[in-house]
Amino acid sequence: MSKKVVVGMSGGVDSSVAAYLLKKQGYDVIGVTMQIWQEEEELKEEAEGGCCGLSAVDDARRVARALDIPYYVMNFKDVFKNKVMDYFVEEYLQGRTPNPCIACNRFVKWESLLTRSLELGADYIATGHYARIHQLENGRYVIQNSVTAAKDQTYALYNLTQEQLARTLMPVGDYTKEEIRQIAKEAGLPVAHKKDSQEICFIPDHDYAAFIDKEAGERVPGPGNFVTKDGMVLGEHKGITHYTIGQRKGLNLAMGHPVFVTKICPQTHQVVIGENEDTYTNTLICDTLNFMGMEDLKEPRKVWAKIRYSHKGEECLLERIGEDRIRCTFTNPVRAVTPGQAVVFYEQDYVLGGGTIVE
RNA sequence: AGGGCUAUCGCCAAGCGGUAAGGCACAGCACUUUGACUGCUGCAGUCGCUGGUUCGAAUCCAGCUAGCCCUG
Repeated sequence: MSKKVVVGMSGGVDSSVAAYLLKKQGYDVIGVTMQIWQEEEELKEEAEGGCCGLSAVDDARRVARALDIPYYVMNFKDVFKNKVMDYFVEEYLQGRTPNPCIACNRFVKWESLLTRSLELGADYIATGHYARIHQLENGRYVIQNSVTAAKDQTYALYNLTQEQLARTLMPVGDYTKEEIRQIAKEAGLPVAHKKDSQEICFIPDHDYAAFIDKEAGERVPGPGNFVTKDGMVLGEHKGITHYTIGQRKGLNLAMGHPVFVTKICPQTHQVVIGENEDTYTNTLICDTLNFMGMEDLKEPRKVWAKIRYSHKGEECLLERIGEDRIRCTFTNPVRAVTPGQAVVFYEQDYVLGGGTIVE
């Protein structure tokens, strides 16, 4: 009997091709679309605009039909609300800058979908990510760069567990984006030209500050002062949830030259402003660690690290400084180390592990 | 209300008789499975006001107004 795999289908090209490839490889494929934040009605609304646009569910269903595989819509709204949306809001209230995609991957796309899929009798889940899963000689499973570095999505996947990785397939990681589109076209999948998704999915208008206001209401910190590192007041700001480290735009500060946010102080509601040079540092500390390629960090170790999605990466030395705490010392200064963001460690082209930046 | 100085885009600021630089801010677009950064594009029909001189004025002259400084 062939292995059963549940493919998370967004209706886009990548996950559609993933399903197609697995089916071709002989798997018993089931298509699933995760309902995460939209209402049923909204899910039905056009996703591409215009009267004849197709929704994610319609697209995914069409593909499933074309591939002749079973298809279901699963409701993950509760877990998405708890683990992604609430987390997102709480982090901002604390003056940090969260990365919701990482939380979504770990807790929704993997934890929840995998659990539900195993209950259905599946052996694996699969997604359309541009990354590969590889088992090292030491037995550890790692996320490895897609063959196309241009579309690398490993950073957002650093937080997956060994158990999750052992039961995950990422067939799209063996191809480039162009090849995937080509395959979709040749296979006659009805989604070959959809635009890539982007932005925070549950805040379609990009106004994340307004979203936080709506969700947190009274708890949102009010206006405070922009200050220099010496404490000189430069003006008033709209509240710390509107800013992040390294930010330039939206400060409304005409200093004659560009200035940037260098620090956010939740206690005093102050947002510290400085020069571009002031945004660079050599060290950071992270916690909430997840180990992937390495089982643990006993000795200091030199690795490659990324401090944000699409960061080119920088060489750094890892040192354990606590039970769940690592200090990274970079060979060259990195710009805008931001609490709340993830730092991901690499060796060669695979993920060793990572953590959440605390300072 | 004696004298002096200054008034150019939201902020700073070029301009010195020939038909409004630039920086910052701001906006839009691009980039992007997060927030940012970055890049590109746009952004004064007008130079405090009213007159005058001139072929031609933000640039010269007069008056007015406002702000700053000094002296009272």
